[in-house]
Amino acid sequence: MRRPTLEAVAARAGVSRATVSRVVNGSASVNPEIRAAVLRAVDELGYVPNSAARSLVTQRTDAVGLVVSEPPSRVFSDDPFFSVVVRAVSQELESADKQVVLMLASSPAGQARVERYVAGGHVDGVILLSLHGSDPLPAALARTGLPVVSHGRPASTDRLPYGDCDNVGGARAAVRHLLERGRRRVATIAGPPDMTAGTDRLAGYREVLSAADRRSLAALGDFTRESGAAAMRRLLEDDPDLDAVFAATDLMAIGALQTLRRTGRRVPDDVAVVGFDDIEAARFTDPPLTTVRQPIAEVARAIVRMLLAQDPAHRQEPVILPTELVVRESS
Amino acid sequence: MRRPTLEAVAARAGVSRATVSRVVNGSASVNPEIRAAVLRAVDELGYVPNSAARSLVTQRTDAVGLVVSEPPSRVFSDDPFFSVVVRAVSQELESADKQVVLMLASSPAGQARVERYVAGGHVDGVILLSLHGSDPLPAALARTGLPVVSHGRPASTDRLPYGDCDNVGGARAAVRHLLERGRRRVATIAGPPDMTAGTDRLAGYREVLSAADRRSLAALGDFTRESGAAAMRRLLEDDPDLDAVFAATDLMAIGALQTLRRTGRRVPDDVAVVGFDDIEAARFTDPPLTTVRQPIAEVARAIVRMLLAQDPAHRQEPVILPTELVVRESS
DNA sequence: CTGAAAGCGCTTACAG
DNA sequence: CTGAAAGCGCTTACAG
Repeated sequence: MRRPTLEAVAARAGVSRATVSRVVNGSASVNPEIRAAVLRAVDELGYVPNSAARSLVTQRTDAVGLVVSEPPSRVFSDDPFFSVVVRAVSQELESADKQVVLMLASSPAGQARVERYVAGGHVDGVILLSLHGSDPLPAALARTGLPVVSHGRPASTDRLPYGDCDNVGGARAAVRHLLERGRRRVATIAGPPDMTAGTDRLAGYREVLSAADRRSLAALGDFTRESGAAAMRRLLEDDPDLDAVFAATDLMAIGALQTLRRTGRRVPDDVAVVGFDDIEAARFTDPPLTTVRQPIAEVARAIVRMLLAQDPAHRQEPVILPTELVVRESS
Repeated sequence: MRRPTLEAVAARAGVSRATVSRVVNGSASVNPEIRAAVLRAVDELGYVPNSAARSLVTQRTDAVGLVVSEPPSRVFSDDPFFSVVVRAVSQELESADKQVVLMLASSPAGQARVERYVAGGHVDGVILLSLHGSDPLPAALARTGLPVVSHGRPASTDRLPYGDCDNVGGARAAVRHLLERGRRRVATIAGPPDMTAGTDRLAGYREVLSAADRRSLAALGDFTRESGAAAMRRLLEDDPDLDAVFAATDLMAIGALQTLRRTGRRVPDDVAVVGFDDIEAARFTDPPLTTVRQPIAEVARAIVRMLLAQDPAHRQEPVILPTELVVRESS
């Protein structure tokens, strides 16, 4: 059951391979009758161009890699972040007639596989997602000479084009809001220290507090709900009188709400809570969550466009999209 | 920044392209000194074989497609099913030195893209996951002549090799258990009617009840927690006196627990609940969930082996793995 | 053990 | 507008 080749189509239609190629690739200059005959032969034979042969001559694959530096259990989890990015990236890429190849690379072995895959010419470009500080991929992929962009500011100083939201600004807005509402002891549940989304939001928090001459109180989480619940417990041990907490993600804020409820605190009466992301679930928590809305999908679409437009001639400036504070009942 | 070719490596090492190819592909019969010289050249140049060129001649890609017939929001959700399958399939495939290409295809457009991708020769075989009754992919992919297997029994009658757990038997065990505990009015929350995991579990439920001369009471869900909560509400409206429910997935059982709690029912005192899957969360519900353990990862590994071993000479028998009832406090 | 040569299935200047 | 021909970067019988 070997698949038919250009040659077979050409023979059937009684034309040369060059002509079949032109028809298949939509070249304008083909006699309408000949085109019709070729299309008929394509149809009858069920011809689909062999991508390997095409790539070999065009030096393109029309595929783009979306590489996520997280393990499956994190990517396929209740965190809607990945779903939103994958969906937005896919739509944008498909409308440009590119195939998306999703790869997870959270271990050195996985990273090596991705590097070989990319170096082997399987894709025309790469989108990096959820980069951690120590990730060797940006440097490794840069060596392939292919265009690479990152969703989220990379921790390393490589000048990798990227898109992100204004993490520092969003965190500032959240903390200012809490201070304006009269909160005096504002803690934070920070994200992983090896990710800029974690460190930038922590920086924004610290900045506003120190400008207001207040002390910081931080516990670390890993962006998951469970880690948020645990961090909240530690914060309450450190300072049982805290009256507000800013969590670096909604999921961690939801975990914090759980802990607060279990320790008998009322929200927002005793402790105000603000999250970050504005995931769908933020509207359905009890009470509904005040949060910093982050345009994840817009950033995704922007970096796809950066990737497709990449012109080695001039360096690409990062795209930073604004966030927006959404005030609900938890603060 | 064009990547180096075999030619360049050969020139640098002072040998023919054939020899470089042999070294790169690990052929035994190469003089150790020459091999060393070639490897040095490969290293110095950072040579990685061009996959398109290699595929063109070998007619292999060493890649396998994992095609999931669900939208991103479902695949990237709190349902651990996909994470478990992706992880198991990846491990098994990687240990056979194959690349996994994950593709979602939940719309006609997506299915068409997958079909073209596979027909274009990008993969050596395909694993189908979460097939729905009307899915055109099995038939379309069969036409490519490539090996195809399914995780889960396909609804259509195509003789597609597949692996699954014993859905009917698992459901039977769950319902028998409820009857043995003295439950008299056993309802069920069934899965989607266009998926065999839904219909087979419903069939097992019905079988046991009618053998015991009891009436069935079913409400449909779509495997998600939300749908389980809603289905439970409908069941209670239909029969406020039911004293047990078998849900076709743990997530739906968890949704049912919510509804039961909200309507003031005690579990298991008033209503016993049994799920299906034994996901991690089943141990942490309140009360811990009795459920039918399903070997999702084992099935995944089995079908990968079926795919890799596929010999067109003889039809492959399905692999059906047993389930196991895990009794906890909800029943 | 090694090399010269054919060929995988396409695209694309180049002629006509 | 169409075709003959070169060539993309590999692998693999076939000689030697």
